[in-house]
Amino acid sequence: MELKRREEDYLEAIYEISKRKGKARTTDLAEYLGIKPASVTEMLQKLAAKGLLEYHRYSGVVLSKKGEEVALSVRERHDTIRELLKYLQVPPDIAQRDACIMEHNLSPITIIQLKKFINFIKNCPKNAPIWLEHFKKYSETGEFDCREECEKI
Amino acid sequence: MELKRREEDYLEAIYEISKRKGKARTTDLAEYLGIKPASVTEMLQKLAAKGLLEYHRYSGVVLSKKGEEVALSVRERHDTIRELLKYLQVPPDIAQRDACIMEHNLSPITIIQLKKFINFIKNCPKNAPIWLEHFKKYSETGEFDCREECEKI
DNA sequence: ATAAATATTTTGGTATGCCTAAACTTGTAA
DNA sequence: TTACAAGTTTAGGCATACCAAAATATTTAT
Repeated sequence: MELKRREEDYLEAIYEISKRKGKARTTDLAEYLGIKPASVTEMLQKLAAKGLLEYHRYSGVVLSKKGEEVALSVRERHDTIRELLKYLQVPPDIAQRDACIMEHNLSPITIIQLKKFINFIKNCPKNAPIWLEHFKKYSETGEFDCREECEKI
Repeated sequence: MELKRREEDYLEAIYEISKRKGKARTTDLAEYLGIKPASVTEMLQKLAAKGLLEYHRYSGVVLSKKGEEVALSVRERHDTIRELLKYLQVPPDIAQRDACIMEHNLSPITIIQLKKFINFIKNCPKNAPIWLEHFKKYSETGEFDCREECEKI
């Protein structure tokens, strides 16, 4: 079953709220997603019909196994993107927001490449690669700080 | 006036088609966007009402100055993202597709950072930075190819 | 010039995802 | 324990963006 991006948003929100409160209630979700409770109820009923969560009127909701799997995979994509943006010196709050936008429809291949790039940075034998430092400086000042070293490499 | 992502898609499509044919016709757009002509007509009328293009029934459409400005700015964002993905070793066709998805809602700050990163790569004194070569190899083989050099830097 | 083919628009309908207002539950405090 | 406040759901509506089918306009071929 092919999930819509908004459905993924809800599942991710439910996951995050449940992590703290055990279950997610209509009002929590409405606040988290910046919409009205009535709209939340409607979507929860749809997601329940698809077997992605347990819904009983007037109680909160809890993700099903399937729903949780989806939520986790969305969150992983989200974190991947956010981490990339972090390395590209995007301020954390903006990286967070933009990761939300990108997390849904990117090709799995793109996500894999983003991950590889992150791992390349993190696991490089010299573990904070010098070129990343150089990029940070370039991003702030517009100046290349690596003239001599670059000649050598 | 705040434009919707779908409106931006149409303007971009019209721009691309006009570039080749002088103007964009309903059927061209329907094909380009993968939807039916009836839907195109509807949207063209909306965009005309917003002053983004010239619409006369049964002729094609041509972007207004304002419409062209929007199209160019969308295309620039698109190209920026596509270029980044290229450096991250995402295959060209997938980079193209995913740039279409991301081009709309990213924060201007994120776009600026992506551009800086691209310029950092392109304008580095040593103009194909060695670390990018190393990433390419890492992306293909999973192995770091830079052990000794990294020690030195 | 006119009929046939092609292109475009109009009309009426669908799904998504949101809203407000009203109705209904639930929990709590008097 | 009952009444009220807070939370939730239902009902009716709206905007977007699509579709199919029917109506209309344009182009092309004879």
